[in-house]
Amino acid sequence: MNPANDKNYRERVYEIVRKIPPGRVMTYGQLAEILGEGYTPRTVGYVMHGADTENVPWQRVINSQGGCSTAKMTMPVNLQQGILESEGVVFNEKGKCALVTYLWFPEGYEPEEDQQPSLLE
DNA sequence: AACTTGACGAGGG
DNA sequence: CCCCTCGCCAAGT
Repeated sequence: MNPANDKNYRERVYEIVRKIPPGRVMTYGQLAEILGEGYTPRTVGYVMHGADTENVPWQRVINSQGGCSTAKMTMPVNLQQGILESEGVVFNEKGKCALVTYLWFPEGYEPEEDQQPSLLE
């Protein structure tokens, strides 16, 4: 697909993000992998930056380390982390949450037993 | 058309 | 654990 003129390029990302349940998260890389060709973690981040905060639970997309990449932008208080915490996600003192606990996989993309994220806490 | 900039991520030191 | 490099690709200059 030709990303350049495809308005749905962004919509394809939001479509999945809207399905993430409260209190659960997905990573940029995870979304890129599911979307496939033309998408990379970086472009997914770019798309999320322009997300309609009213209709997309943008706060549920974090980086592969379990932290919020918006930390520097919302200084001194990280808005994203705050919202996630209000949804029940617990972050440690370094601003990381346990992906093993909160990572969410869309139907049909559940990980294999042996490749579960082995991260944090 | 060339160059730069990211809400990224894997790999190496 | 921290820091750096490099690949990635849409957008803006």
